[in-house]
Amino acid sequence: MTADQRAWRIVLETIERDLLSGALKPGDRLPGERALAAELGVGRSSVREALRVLEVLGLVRTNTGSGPLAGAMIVATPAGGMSQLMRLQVAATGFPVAAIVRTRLVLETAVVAELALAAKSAPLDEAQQLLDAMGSPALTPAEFLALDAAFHVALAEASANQVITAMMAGLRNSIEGYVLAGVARLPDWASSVDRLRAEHSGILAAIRVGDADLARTRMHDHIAGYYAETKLTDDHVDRDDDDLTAFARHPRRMPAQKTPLQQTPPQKTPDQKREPHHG
Amino acid sequence: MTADQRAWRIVLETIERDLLSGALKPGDRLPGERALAAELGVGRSSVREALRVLEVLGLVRTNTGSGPLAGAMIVATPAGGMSQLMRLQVAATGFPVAAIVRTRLVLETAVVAELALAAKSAPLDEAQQLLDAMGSPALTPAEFLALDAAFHVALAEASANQVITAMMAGLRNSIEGYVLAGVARLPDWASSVDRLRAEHSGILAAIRVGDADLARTRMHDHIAGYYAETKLTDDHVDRDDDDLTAFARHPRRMPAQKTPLQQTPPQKTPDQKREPHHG
DNA sequence: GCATAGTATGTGGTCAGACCACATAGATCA
DNA sequence: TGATCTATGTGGTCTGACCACATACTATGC
Repeated sequence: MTADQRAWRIVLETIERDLLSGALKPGDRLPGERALAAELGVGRSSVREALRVLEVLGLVRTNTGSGPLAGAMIVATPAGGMSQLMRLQVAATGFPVAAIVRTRLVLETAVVAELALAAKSAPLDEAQQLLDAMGSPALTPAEFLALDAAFHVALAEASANQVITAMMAGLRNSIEGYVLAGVARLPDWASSVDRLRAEHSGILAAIRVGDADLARTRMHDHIAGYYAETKLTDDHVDRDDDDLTAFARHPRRMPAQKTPLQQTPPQKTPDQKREPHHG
Repeated sequence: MTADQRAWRIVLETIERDLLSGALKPGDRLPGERALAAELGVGRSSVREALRVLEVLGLVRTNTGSGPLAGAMIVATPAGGMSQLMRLQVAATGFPVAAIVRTRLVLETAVVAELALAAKSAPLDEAQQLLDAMGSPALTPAEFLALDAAFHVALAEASANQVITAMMAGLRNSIEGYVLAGVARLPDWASSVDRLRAEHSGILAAIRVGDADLARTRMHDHIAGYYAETKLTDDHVDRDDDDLTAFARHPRRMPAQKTPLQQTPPQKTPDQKREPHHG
């Protein structure tokens, strides 16, 4: 199970081992790709494949150039990787949108309940600020929804659970496009904004008074309400998920906007490469 | 935001676009790496970096050789990617074990409560079979814990929520080593096995009679009990997570068992490459 | 004619070497 | 002293070349 005989796995597992042992920790910089390749006895391209995985998973940040900022540095930003993973799984219909929404309900109601039980110590400042910012009347739907998403993530952060925070960021991110598309199905955006803001206030209020059940109920209604109102979760949901609010089922989308990948490319016109920046 | 100027991103986003449009779906096969590279105007190595990411994320499965099984095929197996992500984040201390446990509590109590509310229709056969299998007296701790993990995942699967199922598989997988290490701290393994089995039975029974609150409570005690008993979550938990059961804090582990990656490799002995299978 | 062995083809997996763009550090020059 | 200019080293990318593997085709023997 160690090497799996694939070179890039060797690199990945070496780095994981060093992370577990403490020899590598956030803030540290990895050796250069060439040095790493020589050290592990693999090719540089294999090292790069492993680094690419680590980058997407939110474990490494790379910078070009030279100096203290250059190179690959260990970080621990799971939200990005979680978002990427969920977004692609949604795209591949591995994650139906309905399942995403149900999971949001589970996580977010738990978060607000927990915050309510620790009402005095929970740092709600950021959530409050975001709520205030949402009061601006000049916001476009996209801007408002971005603040909305940040508000929900801020609540998770207040609960000081990195796992749930990352999950919520990923969940929200994965269906961002669908949420935005749902705006078009709202009967009246302006009134919806007012309602959403009021619901957010109500959630914060319930947390502040320490009423866990009330916070839980309000968060549930808040999330379920929006998806019901926008009739979201109709696309990509052709599975047997017992439904949240009786989701409708619609046919799929139209084909691609650009020529999709041919499974058997007819010929081999190398096209004009997109401005190759090298010799 | 489209191309990000990095070649492998172009590949990733092209595939994601085709997934969203339906031009690509699970079961389909991607064009060959060389064809894909020519088609997108990037190098083959960039295509490979993108494919590597997709593979780790559980979106493609690659096979060498020729014929209908060869090449890269679209799949949708999020559990693998979730496990990889969480395992590495735990290793990098981005995910403290305590946060993992708290998240398990949230997800699993929600799952059993939901199952209890749909007691008649919930397919508990697999969970029951695993529970029966756990009765075998000849099981090693590792075997027993593997069945235990499968039992919990089976409950999530019964809830028909792919997202939670993947999350739970990832959570459990990420701390597998810690759970196993906890066995050594148990006063009496045999009696613990009996207790765990009894708790599992109790959870299933509560689900079957449709008592959501009871199922929730029993699951909570089951999970929290094991971690309290094994005094797990002591390592890698040096953050400010408000605790679940008053976790102790210990110093870190010892250094690496193998020579860790040097941040500045002193020289450049290319070592003997591990049996390079090429010219 | 038919079964078998041998070969051609195409796949992912890997490596090596070469550039580029970028960013710093040090040397050079006004 | 100050600004500029030149190594030097980084990740990012491309190209071309092999290998191991698995199939599909073809020639060969009966």
